[in-house]
Amino acid sequence: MYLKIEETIVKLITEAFQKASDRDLLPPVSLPPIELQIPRDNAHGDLASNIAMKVASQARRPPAETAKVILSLIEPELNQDTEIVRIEADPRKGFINFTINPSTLHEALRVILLSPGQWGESKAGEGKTALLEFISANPTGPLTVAHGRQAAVGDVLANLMKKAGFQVDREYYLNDRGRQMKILGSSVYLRRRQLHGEELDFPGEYYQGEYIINLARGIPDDLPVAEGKKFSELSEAEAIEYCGSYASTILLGMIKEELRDFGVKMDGWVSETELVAAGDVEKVLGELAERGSTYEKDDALWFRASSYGDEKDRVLRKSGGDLTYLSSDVAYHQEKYGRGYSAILDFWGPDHHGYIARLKGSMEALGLDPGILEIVIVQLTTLYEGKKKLSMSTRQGEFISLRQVLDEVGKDAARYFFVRRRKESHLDFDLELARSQTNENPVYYVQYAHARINSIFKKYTEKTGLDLPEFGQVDLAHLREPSELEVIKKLILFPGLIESAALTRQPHLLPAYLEDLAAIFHSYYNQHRVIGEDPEMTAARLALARGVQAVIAEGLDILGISAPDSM
RNA sequence: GCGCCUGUAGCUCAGUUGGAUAGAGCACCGGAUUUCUAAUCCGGUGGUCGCAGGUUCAAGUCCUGCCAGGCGUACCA
Repeated sequence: MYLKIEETIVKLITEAFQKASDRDLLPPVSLPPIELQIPRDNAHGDLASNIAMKVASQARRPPAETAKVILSLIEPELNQDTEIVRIEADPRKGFINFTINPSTLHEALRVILLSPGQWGESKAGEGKTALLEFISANPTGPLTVAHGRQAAVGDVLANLMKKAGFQVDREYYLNDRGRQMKILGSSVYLRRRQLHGEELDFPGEYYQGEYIINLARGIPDDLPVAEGKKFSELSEAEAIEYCGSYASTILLGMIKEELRDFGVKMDGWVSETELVAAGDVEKVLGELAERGSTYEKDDALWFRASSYGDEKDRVLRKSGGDLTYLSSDVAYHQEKYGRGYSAILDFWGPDHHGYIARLKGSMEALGLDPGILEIVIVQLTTLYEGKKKLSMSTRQGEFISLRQVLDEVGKDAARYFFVRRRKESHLDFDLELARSQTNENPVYYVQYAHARINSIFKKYTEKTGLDLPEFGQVDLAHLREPSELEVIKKLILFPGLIESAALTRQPHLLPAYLEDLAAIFHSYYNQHRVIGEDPEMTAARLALARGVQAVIAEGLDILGISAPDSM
């Protein structure tokens, strides 16, 4: 809807410049692309153009003067039936300001009312596919708060991209082999022996958390393991391996349960073990070698990462023969490329940023377009309880898990707080605030607007004994109050906001928008009564409220948060 | 040392492709409910946009240098 108005304005301006030069009012100019902006101060109209400043030197006169000429050529064409009803020229800087016809706004609102829940959809990503890989935590312990934020950012971005027309898949990469898994097995094994009364040192590099002891408790001596053998009959090496796979299976189950409670649904799970077993890793190492991107040094196999923008070369196969994490990651990402996605997004913590160059470099070395692979770095979260900073030392094993946060504040508040700030910003997450049912809590502020509107509807049907009107058929022309038009203008911005949040990978724009919209509505609510004497006016205002409710519901749905009917 | 991120009100943070007088919430002060939910609203106090240059008609936004904080700089992931 906004786009159509913008086209109209661009056309009016372009024609005006043509006329101006035809009539010798201005010298001929070659117009740069005409950009429209929404003025911060609504005394400046609904849309503004800075074109007079852009062409100042070409037109050889001050911007304000050019603006005046353009104004005089456009103004006569405006009337109550055009999309634009008013145009002004700013005498100081030279902006040209346009005011939209209320009937244009009413028609936009009607579109929302006719297909609620779909207003935010756009075609920006039409025909494009995207794969978002996030969390991908080793199944060696509970998910952390850092994973929680990555999950929320990744999941919401996936929803946003879907709204913007992309076909989206979510995936979890399971790093279920290698060194970390060995350490997990050993940690559980050692704890188990300690439980059996042995006095043993527990090395610092082992997993320290309490959960390891609980896992160890779950393995009795007579537990039947492979081929009729009992656990107590295994050799030490077999026992450690068994402990590892036993623990990771349980931990993976916990992770899956946690994701479900957090409202994240993965479309795929890719196992590193299976990737290696299928020979994908050896195959990609062969390809890199063929392309001359690897070499042997000190008994290890190296990738020439420094030829692709990394600061140094990287090891693919250690001198002992073990593969590094990088090799399977290269294979995995090559496999992702093979699936033909237009965009491949990985969500990582800031501690992995040094890894970007080598991974993108490896794709380039394989002849793939590194531009398709986007690494999204999501900054860390510090938990607070009011003013008190909570300890999150992983080494001590006393970090706060995502599970604890979920139990404390619930899914809605947790997701909301995780995406509320720019992903580049370090996040301070105050549990006390997220838990509080007060006006300080922005989640409730937005949800309350939704519930409040529902309450108006309920009141209306109770009071009048009538059903709600057919919103798409209501005469909206009664909505003429500035605050009513303000609400509609905000609703109109929604699809563009979704599109921009999706394309710039900035999910935090959505909560900010919803808080704005809720504020505009709460203010309107306190200023005007929806249910009044005049049935037509009441119907129009109910329709306006319905429009707000539909957009808030759609926005909350994208955030993966409930839209309560009452609070 | 080098690389990435950050630096905006007392606190937590927004700030669109560079645009008009830098915004919000919290905190603090003062108000609003015989009527649709006060988890709301209205008003007020509060700023060298880290510092210094540069580009531009116009810089919180772009460029350069510096300062401060976080993270990284493994044959760990």
